[in-house]
Amino acid sequence: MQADVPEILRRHGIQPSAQRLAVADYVLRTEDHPSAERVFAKVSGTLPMISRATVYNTLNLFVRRGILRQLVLAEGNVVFDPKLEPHHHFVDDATGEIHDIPWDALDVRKVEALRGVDVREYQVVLRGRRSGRRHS
Amino acid sequence: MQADVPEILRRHGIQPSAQRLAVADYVLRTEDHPSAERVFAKVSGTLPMISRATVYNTLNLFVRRGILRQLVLAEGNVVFDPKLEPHHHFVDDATGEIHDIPWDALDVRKVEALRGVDVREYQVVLRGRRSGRRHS
DNA sequence: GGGCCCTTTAGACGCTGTCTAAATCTCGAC
DNA sequence: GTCGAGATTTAGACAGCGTCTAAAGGGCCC
Repeated sequence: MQADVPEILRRHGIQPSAQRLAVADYVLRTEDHPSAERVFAKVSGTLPMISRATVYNTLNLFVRRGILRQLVLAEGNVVFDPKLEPHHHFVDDATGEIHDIPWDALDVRKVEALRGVDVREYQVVLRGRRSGRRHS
Repeated sequence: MQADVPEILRRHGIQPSAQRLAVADYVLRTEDHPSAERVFAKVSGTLPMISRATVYNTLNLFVRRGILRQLVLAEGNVVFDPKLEPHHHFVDDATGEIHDIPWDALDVRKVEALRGVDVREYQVVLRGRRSGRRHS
């Protein structure tokens, strides 16, 4: 469960509005990695008059305020991820679907030893096919 | 140094043409990670009549034939990489520039242990700032 | 030269995302 | 409750990147 959505917005200095709540209700709860167009389509279902510009502005605002992350993993596919903790991503070659890989499922070493760079964040991006077995 | 470019194309079943050679000459030799538009701009310098469609078609052809890789690391920025060996990438937050990180500079473990996925390839994507010191 | 197929071209088109100017809403001050 | 300033939303125009299309061009074998 999560703190209620209006409270989350206020805590991040975002004035709640019907439109922002509708966007937040979808995008903060989904397990998917939706594109802006997908968010627009979904939110239009509950708030038919909302405009594309508002959805884009709202998503960008959420990213700036740090309640959403933006991922660019595949061509022409900017996608939003409400899961803020570090984790890795697996991209299904066949469908383009993005699946989360828990941080501890992989072990990345020597990042601190890199010279010449000051790493703010990193993740492993894996590509391939899903097999029958479940994620570890 | 590399085998001569017409030979590389033929070896990959690509009929050489003036346009394809001009694109290959630039994109297979560069150390950068150029976008299609950048390739178009560069090649237009030596072959002014070349059309955008040809550059895009040629780059896509090279990717399909496996002499180039396509990277999507940052928003609105599909980029091509002639370096085929596995390596990681560092994205400079300030400039958006992409720098290669040698495969052995990092150590990623437990990829084989992942359940439910059949990994074809993976890489670490790092983001941050460049610091004074050089890459290791 | 003639014919065939591959390649290239210019421009139209489509999609994603941003911008603009006007309309609407919110909320505190009165 | 009313007012007004500032924030928010809206529709549509616009911009950039990439693809598609139909026609033109080129290479090569007969």
